[in-house]
Amino acid sequence: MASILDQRDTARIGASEKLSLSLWLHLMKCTKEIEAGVGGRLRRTHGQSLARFDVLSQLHRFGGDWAAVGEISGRVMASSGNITALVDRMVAEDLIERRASPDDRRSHQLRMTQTGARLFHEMTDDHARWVDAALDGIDDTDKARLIEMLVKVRRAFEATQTARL
Amino acid sequence: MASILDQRDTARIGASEKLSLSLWLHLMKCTKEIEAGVGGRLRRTHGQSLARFDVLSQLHRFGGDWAAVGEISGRVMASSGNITALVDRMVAEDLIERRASPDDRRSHQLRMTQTGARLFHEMTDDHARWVDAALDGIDDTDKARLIEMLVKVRRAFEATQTARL
DNA sequence: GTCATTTATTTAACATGTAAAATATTTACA
DNA sequence: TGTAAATATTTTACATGTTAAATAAATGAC
Repeated sequence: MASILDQRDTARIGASEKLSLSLWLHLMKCTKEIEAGVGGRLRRTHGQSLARFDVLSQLHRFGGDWAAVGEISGRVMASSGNITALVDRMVAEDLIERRASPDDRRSHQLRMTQTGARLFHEMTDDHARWVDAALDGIDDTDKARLIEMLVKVRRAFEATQTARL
Repeated sequence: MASILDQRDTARIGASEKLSLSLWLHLMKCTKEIEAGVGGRLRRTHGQSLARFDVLSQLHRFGGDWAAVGEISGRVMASSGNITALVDRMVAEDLIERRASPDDRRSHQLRMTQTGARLFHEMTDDHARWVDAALDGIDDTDKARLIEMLVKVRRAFEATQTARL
């Protein structure tokens, strides 16, 4: 999704739209490049995808307790649509375990296994290092300012989304 | 990939890594949310994915001429790995056409069909409008500043990547 | 208490992403 | 020329993302 539109394709649209489009393209390129870089290393080094790492991260927040599938899928990027398949594969690899919820018979719960926890801790350190290395060259002030603006963008976007409902 | 790590998971790592991690998470969340919003509308309205729109956009830059598969796959996010399958589906829907290159017998070439061009133009307008609407609430100064910083981040990242080779 | 609605998850069907190996052709060079 | 290396793309096999429909149980209104 690197470069959906280029300048000359935007001849018919207004200046505001051009600027927005440009911002969006830069956002995508930047994110996807870093994602590919970090994700690739995660895969090569630990044989896991970012999606799996994300699931483990969320489970980690529950500190060993069982967590409902919905609590995990809601916080993770992987659309809840196929969280089942992802979980299946992770269960097969003994990274997590699944059981029916004792409270709510509609619900299933997940928990990290020891193997999963061990792998997660290894990945966490590398992950943090790689991301930090990827952003080497940006000073802390700029990072903080960028974060601030990204939050603003996200809030603005969410406002336009809910406005339409 | 919404929220790989949260603050408390980062107890062991340094302040620099924390800030970098936070920036990366915000980058991802922001991008993925807008991507899902715009991509969803593109799919619902025109029945096409962002990947397909991207392919059409790149072909559009060749203005009706044939373009080598590699020239397109190199500019598009879709990993060249499966550009073949994507192209197959788009050919089947009569959005693009494919032929063997007359110059280089290893190479194949692509071109938009009339149907593809028509669809592309419809999508382009909507796409620009949606992105602009998504970023409504951010003023132009901030947009420009954000773009500048994203370019900086990308350059910094690319520098660390090539440095390792 | 029963029934329609909501909630939680799975299933199914398919599109797309990723990596590695396979194929074919061109290019460079000994 | 002949041959190794580089290039362009496809094939294969699988992981992941997306949507809609199906299933099951809990909830709330009556």
